[in-house]
Amino acid sequence: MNSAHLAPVQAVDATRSVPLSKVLVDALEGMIVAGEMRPGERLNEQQLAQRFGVSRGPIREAVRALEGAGFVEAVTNRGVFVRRVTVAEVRELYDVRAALFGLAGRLLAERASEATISRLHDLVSAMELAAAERDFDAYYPLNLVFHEAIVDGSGNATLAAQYRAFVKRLTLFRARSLVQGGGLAVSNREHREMVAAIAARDPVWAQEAHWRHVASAKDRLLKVVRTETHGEALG
Amino acid sequence: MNSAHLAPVQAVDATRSVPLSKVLVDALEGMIVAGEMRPGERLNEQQLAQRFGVSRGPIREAVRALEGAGFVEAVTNRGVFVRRVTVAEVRELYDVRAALFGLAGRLLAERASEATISRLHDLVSAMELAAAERDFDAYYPLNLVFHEAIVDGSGNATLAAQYRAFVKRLTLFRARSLVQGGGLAVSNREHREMVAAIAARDPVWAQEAHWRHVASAKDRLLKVVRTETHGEALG
DNA sequence: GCGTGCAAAAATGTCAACACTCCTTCTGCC
DNA sequence: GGCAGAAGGAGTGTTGACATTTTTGCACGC
Repeated sequence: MNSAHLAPVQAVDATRSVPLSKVLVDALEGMIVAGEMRPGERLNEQQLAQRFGVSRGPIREAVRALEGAGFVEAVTNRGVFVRRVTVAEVRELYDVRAALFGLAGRLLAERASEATISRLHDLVSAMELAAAERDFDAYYPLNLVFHEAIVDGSGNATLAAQYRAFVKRLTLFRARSLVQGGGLAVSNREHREMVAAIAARDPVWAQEAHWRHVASAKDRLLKVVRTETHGEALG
Repeated sequence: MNSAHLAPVQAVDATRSVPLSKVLVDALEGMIVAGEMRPGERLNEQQLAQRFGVSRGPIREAVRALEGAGFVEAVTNRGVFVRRVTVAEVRELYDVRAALFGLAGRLLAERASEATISRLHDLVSAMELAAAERDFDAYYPLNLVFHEAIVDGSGNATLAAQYRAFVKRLTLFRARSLVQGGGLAVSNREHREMVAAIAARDPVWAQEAHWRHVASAKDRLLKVVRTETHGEALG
């Protein structure tokens, strides 16, 4: 990485009872997701160790965890690099995400409580209001909460964890800013249908609606990317 | 772990160019999947280091990777333990696996080559023959190859990797031996339908057929487990 | 006999140093 | 002037040792 965009030696909290490697996983993941370290950039163990005020051991352990999560790629004797996510991989990630989100919708339709359904209703209404007023700053966090409520409400912790992992991996795609803000009206129509399917206790309809919601987000993103880059791979 | 079922100091291949931590990930994962280390058992770093003839550093790195993959669980200052997979988690894993496999079927129906379809046909025929003769030793590897061909043929490497990870995680469930060998005739009827849906180029049908195949395997396993254990959690 | 508390042993968390590999750069030769 | 090869530096791979925490075993007291 460039030492240019690095704060001047900010030691990580030395609070014991939580190992440094765990703290470092969050710290490094945060740096990557926030774009502080860009795709293709190398993670210099010595620099990172000095920056966080630790030795290389915990850094290496944290990096192994990040490797398994798909955030970085290790090359023997060369170092670890922030993964480059190509357009092809974005398509793959969205497809898997669609399948997972579809499952969440299906499970939710089978076992959602009335309170959950009413909460989802409220969130969609709030989002519609924000969208009508073009208030993106209000819309975005609501959208996030809405999706979190769905995967958490599915009652399948494994699914929720996997879904979150894939969403995070998608943030590695540098063109991610292109998609947000687009198609708010379309999104909300889809949100309405999703909640309707859940409220109707129709698992198949719910799965299909949730699946399509992600698929249409994929289509919107790919369409923008294609017109801007003519299909070439970018990281 | 008990030193009882450990071979007397078997050093890991010292071939460089591939880091010890990578080799150890495979070695440890193999030990866990093979049941050499049982759920709940602790992975003693010093013992493992001595056993493989390496220091604790690479062992710890490998363990971090296994933790992310869901094979072990680390407790601060206490050690890492082979994960216990409860019946509830098995249900979760199967549901996610069903979603992933359904996606594989859908993608395959959209883009499978004629050669792939004909290969799947042949595999199903071979499995039917093996099932008719009650030849489990022949059936099992064919079944494995069949499922591998489907996830690989989907053209989605991310999906294939995730699917394999979930299958491996399911092997942590100690009652796994209960399911195999059961319902061969049912399985083959499902296999036939899956291939038929792919050959018909019907993504929705294929997805549904592939989904149901996993769901029915889940039901068979849970039914056996429930009658044997009356629903209590087991690792 | 049983529970409490202390001490020793074991195991994990972390660090600093060494070994080897890869890349850069400089030098010498054609 | 350009290219091949060697020397140097930078960085990863690995190790052994130290510090702290947890566990275990035992003695003591109730």
